[in-house]
Amino acid sequence: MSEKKTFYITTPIYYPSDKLHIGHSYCTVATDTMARYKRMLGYDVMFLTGTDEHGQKIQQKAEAAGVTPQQYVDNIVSGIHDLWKLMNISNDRFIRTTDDYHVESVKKIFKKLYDKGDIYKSVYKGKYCTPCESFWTENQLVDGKCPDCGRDVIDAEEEAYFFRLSKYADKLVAYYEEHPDFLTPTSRLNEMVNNFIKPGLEDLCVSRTSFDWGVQVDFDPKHVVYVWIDALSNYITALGYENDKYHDFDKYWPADVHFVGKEITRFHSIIWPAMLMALDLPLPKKVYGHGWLLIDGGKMSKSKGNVVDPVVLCERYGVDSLRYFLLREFPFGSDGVFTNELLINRINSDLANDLGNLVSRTVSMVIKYFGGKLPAERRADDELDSQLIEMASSLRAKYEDSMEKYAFQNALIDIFKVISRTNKYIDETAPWVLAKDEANKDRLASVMYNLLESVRICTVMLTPFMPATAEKIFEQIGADESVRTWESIDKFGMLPVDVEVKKGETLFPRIDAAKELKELEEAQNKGKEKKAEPKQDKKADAKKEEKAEGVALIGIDDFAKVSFKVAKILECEKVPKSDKLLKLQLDDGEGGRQVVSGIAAWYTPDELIGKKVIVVANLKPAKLRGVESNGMILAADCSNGDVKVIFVDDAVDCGAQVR
RNA sequence: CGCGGAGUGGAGCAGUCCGGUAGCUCGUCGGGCUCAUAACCCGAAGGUCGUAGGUUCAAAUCCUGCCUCCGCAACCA
Repeated sequence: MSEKKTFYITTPIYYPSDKLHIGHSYCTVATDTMARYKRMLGYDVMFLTGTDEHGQKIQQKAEAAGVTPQQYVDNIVSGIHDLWKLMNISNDRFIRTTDDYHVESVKKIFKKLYDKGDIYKSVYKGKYCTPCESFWTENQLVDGKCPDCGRDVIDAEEEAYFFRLSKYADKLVAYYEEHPDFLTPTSRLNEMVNNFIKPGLEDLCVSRTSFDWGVQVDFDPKHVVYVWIDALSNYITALGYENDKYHDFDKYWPADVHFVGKEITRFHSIIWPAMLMALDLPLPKKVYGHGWLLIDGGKMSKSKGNVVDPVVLCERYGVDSLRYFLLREFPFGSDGVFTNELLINRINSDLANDLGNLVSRTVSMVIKYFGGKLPAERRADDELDSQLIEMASSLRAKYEDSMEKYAFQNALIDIFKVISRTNKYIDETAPWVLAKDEANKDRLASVMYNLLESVRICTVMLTPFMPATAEKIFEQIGADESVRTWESIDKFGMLPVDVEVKKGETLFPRIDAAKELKELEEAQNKGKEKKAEPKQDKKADAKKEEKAEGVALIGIDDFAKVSFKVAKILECEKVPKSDKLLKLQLDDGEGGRQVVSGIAAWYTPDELIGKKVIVVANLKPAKLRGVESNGMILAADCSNGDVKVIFVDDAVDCGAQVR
């Protein structure tokens, strides 16, 4: 019994402050596909995903929802489990940073680094803004003042633990030089070095005292471990590093690849390696920073209301269609623009027209001409057959080459070239003509066999991408387990001579694009309305989520703390060197005030002068672009992205209280 | 000079590292076929590869300047 080669691959652990969106699905599907591919090749694969559940934001979200942080994350995480089940994700483990064993390990890791001297207690010497109750580093200050409110900051100290990141700067650079493939795409490595290492690495603050939803530092209980050490170490604690839950750290570490989004490549290419160096552990072989899915050319975000829900798409078009689309449409290292139209077109042209239809017509012909089972008699025609056979036979090497480079898109393109070639082969050989003459039965059987073989070879390579569909195709073309393997596609002609096919369901029904796009749009709009006015008949946990997503309920006392007043705009001008800011002089009935508002993109000064608006009168003063602002003008975010100021009837006096 | 990405037929992209006939998908138009999911196959139209220079026998590709768009950051109180 020889030891199998191992392959350890991870997704980031996602932050369960909200439901996951298509971007998370993208990364996870890519990871899943790679894991399945490696398993097919015979590797002993460890595929890890999970959730990063601590931190202030979750604590706040939970408070807003009126539940404990643990209850809050439990609810979201159960949704994540459902999503991965739906999407056929084959992860071997799922780690939650709230799992006992992880917490235990993190404490030990923290202590270990502390004992070694790589974590030290110090003070956050820096600048403190008393009104904002916030610490700032020298670099964060704007003109030497608080970046939040623009007021003076004072030198202040807060106790915190620091990780000696600076100590590892040179070692990191040396490592990158020795391992040019460590971070892919390489453009991101340049970015890291130029932006973070060259200007000088600062030691990293790795504990907090301002919130307590996190792993407690056991030798100094008022501190909790901050995200870096807690979250990044999941990759080793999940293997049993410093805990007894698992025992395969030696087997799988170092990881073969961490798939991460480009926004967190920095943590994975600088902080994580430095941490591992400090722990005297080997570094992961590769970090792959994949691109983002952009919506309407911009980033997906809740406030834009353009978040794409993978569940809706799976339900409508099928999991495999979505999986295929994600990896076929977008080059893995770059950003891509996601649209419903693109999705539908891709499904129709590749999956329905080319692949699905090919399987369907092939199986139908075998049934029609041979009653479903091929006879043994054959007659080859080299001139017609050789090109197809050659293409199908050489596909595996090309595919492997692409897959090893994580070029999912290219792997799929090559498969579909063969699928197209196979469709063409049907035209060239015209089986319906052969079928008219009994003397051509042997030739016809050869043609059918070649079609089935070609489909089989493509399907094996599609299995990691579309596992459920591949299964269905194998059923239809009569491929048993022995001819679904990686080894079995090394050679053309592995199906049994008397292979028997079986008519099956339509694999990918064609989508009526025009109709579907309209319905999707309506569904999306409905989603928006739902948000504004939650439906009554929702299930209990869904309700909880709805509540969590929105703004927390407040009492009338809280509301009373805010002072809204009517004010008239007397003067208005653009703030110099700013894109978005207008400086407004208001008559608020009590001597006037100056307010800066970020509405320059939507209003010219002339449009505003003389109008009456509602202003938040007791907001802390702030400086924006160096200009003082005393209050805030109420305006509405429209669904199309516009901003409309709320104007008030001219009959209302300036200074009138609004409540 | 804040950091980075991108500009290629109507749309979306590949090709750019390692210069040499500009490629793919969709769409449009014409033809073929009838086994198949109105699917499949063939053909055609359509691009001076953002712009101005430079290097070269030869530039989408290398170098320089400029323009435009998009992320992030700064300015969304």
